[in-house]
Amino acid sequence: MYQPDKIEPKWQKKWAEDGLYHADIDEKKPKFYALTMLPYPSGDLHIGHWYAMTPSDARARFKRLQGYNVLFPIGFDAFGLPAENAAIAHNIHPRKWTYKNIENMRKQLKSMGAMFDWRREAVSADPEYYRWTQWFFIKFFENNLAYQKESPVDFCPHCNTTLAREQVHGEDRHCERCGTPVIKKNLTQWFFRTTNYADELLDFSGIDWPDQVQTLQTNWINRSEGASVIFKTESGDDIEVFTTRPDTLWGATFMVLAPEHPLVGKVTTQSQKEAVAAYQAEAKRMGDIQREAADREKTGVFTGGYAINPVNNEKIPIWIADYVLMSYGTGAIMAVPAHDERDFEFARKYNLPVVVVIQPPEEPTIVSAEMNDAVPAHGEMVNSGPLTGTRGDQAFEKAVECIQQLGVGKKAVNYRLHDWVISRQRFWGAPIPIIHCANCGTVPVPDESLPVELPEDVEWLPTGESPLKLHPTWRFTTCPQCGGEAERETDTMDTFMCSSWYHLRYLCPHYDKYPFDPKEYDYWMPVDIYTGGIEHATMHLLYTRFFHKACRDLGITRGNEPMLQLRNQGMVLGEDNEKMSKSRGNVIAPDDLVGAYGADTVRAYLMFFARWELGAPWNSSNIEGSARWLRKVWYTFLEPSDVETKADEAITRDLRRKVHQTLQSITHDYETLNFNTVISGLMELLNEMTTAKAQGAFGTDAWQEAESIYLRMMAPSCPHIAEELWQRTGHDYSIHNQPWPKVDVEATKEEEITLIIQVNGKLRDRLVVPVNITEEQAKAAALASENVQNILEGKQPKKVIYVPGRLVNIVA
RNA sequence: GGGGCAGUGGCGGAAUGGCAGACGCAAAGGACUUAAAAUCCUUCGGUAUUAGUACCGUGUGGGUUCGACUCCCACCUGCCCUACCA
Repeated sequence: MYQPDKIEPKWQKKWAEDGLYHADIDEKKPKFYALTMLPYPSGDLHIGHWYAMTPSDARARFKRLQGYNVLFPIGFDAFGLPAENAAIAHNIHPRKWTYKNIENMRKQLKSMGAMFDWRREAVSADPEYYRWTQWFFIKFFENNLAYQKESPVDFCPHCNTTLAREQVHGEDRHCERCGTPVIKKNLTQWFFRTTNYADELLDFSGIDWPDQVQTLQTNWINRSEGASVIFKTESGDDIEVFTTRPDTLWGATFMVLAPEHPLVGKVTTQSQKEAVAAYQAEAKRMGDIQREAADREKTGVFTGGYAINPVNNEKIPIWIADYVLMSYGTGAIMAVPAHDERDFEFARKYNLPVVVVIQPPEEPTIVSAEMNDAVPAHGEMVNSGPLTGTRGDQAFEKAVECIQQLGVGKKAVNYRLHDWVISRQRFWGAPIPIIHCANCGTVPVPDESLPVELPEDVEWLPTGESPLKLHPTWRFTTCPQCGGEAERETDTMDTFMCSSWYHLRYLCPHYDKYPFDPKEYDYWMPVDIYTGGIEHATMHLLYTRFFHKACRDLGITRGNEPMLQLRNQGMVLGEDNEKMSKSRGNVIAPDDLVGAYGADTVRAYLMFFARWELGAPWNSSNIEGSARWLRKVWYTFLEPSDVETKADEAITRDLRRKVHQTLQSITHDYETLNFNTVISGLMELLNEMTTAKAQGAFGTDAWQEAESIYLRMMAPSCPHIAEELWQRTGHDYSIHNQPWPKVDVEATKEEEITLIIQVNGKLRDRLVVPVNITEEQAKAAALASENVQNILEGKQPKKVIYVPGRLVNIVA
């Protein structure tokens, strides 16, 4: 009887004792670095982890059987907020909470039976790990890739921390963790110069990443080409704007500043002060709630100030409006109401002038007073001084030339991508290794003093401030340069910093001379396949690419990309077709499933029940099918047949054909990560084998071959039962060290084929014919078919199409 | 508003432009059993038909093609992402 609860722990123990999955440098073998996104140690492994990891494990195991030296490591992204929230709630040190969770999750991870090389486990909260996170920070700092700047940042008043832009969600701009609406706060923050690499990050050549991820990253970076133009104001200040349409400059009839723009105070006249201040206050309040909803009616207030349009010297009013965002471009725009919908809507509402500067030739002249929409985008330039008469496709360049000659602007590229804010006002993260000295300024902690360790004796005060700020001895130190009194930086690093390089730490988690052993790097990098959820497209996956490129330029890493191939799995939803969550009560616990069915069944079901990249809702009764399959494999292979063995040639030939055909398709399906058809292919082959067994094939050479190939095809997906059956059918330990079987192409060939006979594309007959039938014979046979004759009614066919080995289509 | 993904039986899903519904679940009937579990066999898209079989059928409407679930265009629905990006 198949008893997974007996065999699974047994083999897991044996594999661990033998170090079966230890991956060491072996120059004789081609390497394969298979990486799955490292989990956050929340305390409990959920079905989503299984869905991400076990098919990835199957793929890695498949590569191993194919003869690759496969590295498939695991670790924990162990810094972060939940630990700190637990600390505050239960008065327990985040380290204790985190490491207790890790211990539990290790046990759960081991129950998967995955081929993780546990010697290489890396935990980002270990001092021996974050010592190097700090080292990277210093390298970036020393090479002008890290800098400090006062900046308005999104701040969650509940979590009391700064959030990266992508951690702010939804229309109401709430914190991704606790849902509290975020506020803007001016703080001195540490930044990385990700925008230095914006253009390079748009280049995906040489990597095989899903189009969807490429699109998400491209949109996130949002490169736009245009011009920056300086507008002089009556108050004497210059206002810089970015525009993608410098050709419409002559149609700029007013300017709009974001309410937070630093020059608002300067340009506002005495009489407008009150109205402007009121609007700013309202924007600040709204901004946190619903200001950015695009379909809101536009609002704004005149500042009383005027600017000069630099190309035609027209005096144009300066307004403030919340549809202009401080976070994009320069926080100021030139408004061209005739040709921009947003500006048009605003101009009509506040009776601002609309000047048409684009007119398609051969169309009625556009009269601004009669316009209902901002149109058109392209045509011939009118009312545009020296540009008047210019064709639309030349206007951009000519306008840029013009503003350059006037010295009021130049061509410019703008990105939505911002520099990465990496500082967090929290305790449970890698401390930023900087010392602030009154004499020497910001001084990096010397290498020999790393890591800057987090203190153990900490306490959380209700103010929500980081305990590092309040710690009596940790914060105050001496300057490494002048020896004078100095203070440590109390901010810690964004955890995305830790996860930007963990694939390097896996190479040698205990190496103490460098973040990684160069020998290991040379052998294993780059990552050959990276698997994980798509939700990291604009965060982790962008950061890790930036990190790698920055390190490349510092001579630390090589090559342009860290991960050659990326594949994303879908999501397992609850049985109610909703996202799994504790509050909905639709959570499926993998531990329970393993207890009821065994890991192999859970693995098989997760691979079988949906296309991996799409995911699907969980179904409790469908898993019975996978359980039944494994039971059936068990007794089909082990229980002797009650039919006498007879090596009938037709039977063994059919069996071998099916075996090698299946091997062919399953090899392809593993390669392309079509796990569902891997399992269905195995089920189908088992059905064939059952038939063959009933016909007396059990015990024949062909049967032995089928068995041996079957188990090896099954081994990546269901490693325990495959190992057990491999042993019980008399093979040597371990199946996971066997070579992937070779397809016998001769055996896959059919002797007879079913020829499809169509008339006008409709199926009319099926003819079983020899595989080597000639075109003439096939056509003749088709025309001779009774069904065909009945339809043709004696008429001559217009045309007969023959697809060798497949069909004949008669066009009547 | 923009972008992406998806739409095939009661359900999850198969199908290099060439037999639609593989494989599995559920359901129904039967075998085995004192009974249950497990296992095995049969049926299982719709309509018509005693039957062979015929017709219809992959969200909707067009197109390309000898032939379309598959390619192209438009639309509808659902989900996800994004959102005044100057």
